Amino acid sequence: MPIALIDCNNFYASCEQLFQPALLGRPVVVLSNNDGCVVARSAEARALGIPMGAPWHTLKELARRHAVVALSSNYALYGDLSDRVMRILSRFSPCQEVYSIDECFLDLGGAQPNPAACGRLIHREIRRLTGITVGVGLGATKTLAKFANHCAKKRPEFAGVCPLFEMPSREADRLLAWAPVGEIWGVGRRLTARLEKQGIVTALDLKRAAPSRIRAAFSVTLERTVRELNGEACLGLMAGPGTRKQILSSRSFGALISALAPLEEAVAAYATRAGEKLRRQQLLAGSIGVFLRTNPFREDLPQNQGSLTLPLPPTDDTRLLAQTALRALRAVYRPGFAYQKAGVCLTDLVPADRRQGDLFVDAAQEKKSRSLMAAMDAINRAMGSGTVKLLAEGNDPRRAMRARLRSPRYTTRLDELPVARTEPSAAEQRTLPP
DNA sequence: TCTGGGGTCCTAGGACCC
DNA sequence: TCTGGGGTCCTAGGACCC
Repeated sequence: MPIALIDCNNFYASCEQLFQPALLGRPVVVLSNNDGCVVARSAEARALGIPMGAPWHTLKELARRHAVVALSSNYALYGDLSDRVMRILSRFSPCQEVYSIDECFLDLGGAQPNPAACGRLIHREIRRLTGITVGVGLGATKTLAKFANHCAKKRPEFAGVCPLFEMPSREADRLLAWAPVGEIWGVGRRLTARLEKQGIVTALDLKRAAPSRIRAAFSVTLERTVRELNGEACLGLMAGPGTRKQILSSRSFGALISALAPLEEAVAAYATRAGEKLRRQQLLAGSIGVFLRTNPFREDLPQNQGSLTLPLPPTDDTRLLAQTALRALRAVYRPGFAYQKAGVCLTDLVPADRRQGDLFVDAAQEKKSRSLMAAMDAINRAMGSGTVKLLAEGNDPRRAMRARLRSPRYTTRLDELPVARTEPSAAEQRTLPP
């Protein structure tokens, strides 16, 4: 009863190359918000040694020498292509957990008589229908499926599909002995260092460690990882999106901000965005937190950070969210610091239809609030986000995100559709998605 | 000049209760 | 000299993920 982990290769970079075939075969990187860090690389960019997460400004020289193409991230495009991929994958199993924008787990037990053949079919069909290449890992548990996916991508003999679950255990152990322990899902940088000190260096070492010892020396989380590596399922598949526990909206500013007034505008804007997310998911927030901090990389400047969480009557009204967020901000703000980032975090979320009744809430007011929010959301959906907004948000251009290198939103905006020339090239015809 | 944004889970320790 | 035992809840911080 294997679990499959399907993961798109170089997803953001692949999406860009799909619509700009001229980028195929070239080093391409996609940058985070504000064009700050590298968050995706084409195979060619990876081959140049550009690390994931590297600050873009430290790579400019290298990029110039090798004609690296840098693009701002285009989440409208990636999100839409992700939806297409996930929809196709859902046809292969009734049990799908969409784990992130570019990967999902499928339970291939039961429904699929031959999971390995199914994995190969998935690999072919996703490429045929979307132009995106995926890696497929098949393992007895989620952790093993993740590991199999890693093998599928890194080891050419698998050609993108690694059926770890049906391999003889000696062969599977050989693969585990080849992989450093840090490649295992759930083992990050810190744990790797601590594990290595105890002589646990490869994934196989971790598999063979005694769960009780791992639990005592580390945590139950890592103990579960050990058990999963031995084929004991500890992590279930979570079909459906699950209920959020927090909603966060934050941004680094385009320039450092010291005065309270522009910070207030930023926080009001973040509260607005958080409120929109909240209503889209039909939730109410029971508390709201605000944090702000200076730039930790600027060792020449005095550092400060603060945060405060305030309770709310469960609400999704942007006006109340913003007012409360501003109260919190004023309590934590300290003059004399150059702030670089602020954010708003909604917690104690409850489903909107399961709210505890409140004797002292004015029902008429609440109805008006709901209508107002629904109208704002409808206008902003139809006419562009920010068409109606709170006066408190202001209009400070320093807050605008840097995204100078964004490609068109080819698939989600009528005015940005890719336009076929009279004679589309064969390459373009091949790569255009359905 | 320039270093992302959005999440989850677990643990330790303090406050508080009887 | 000497200061219990058992429990819950909350928060901050650390670790991880993409």
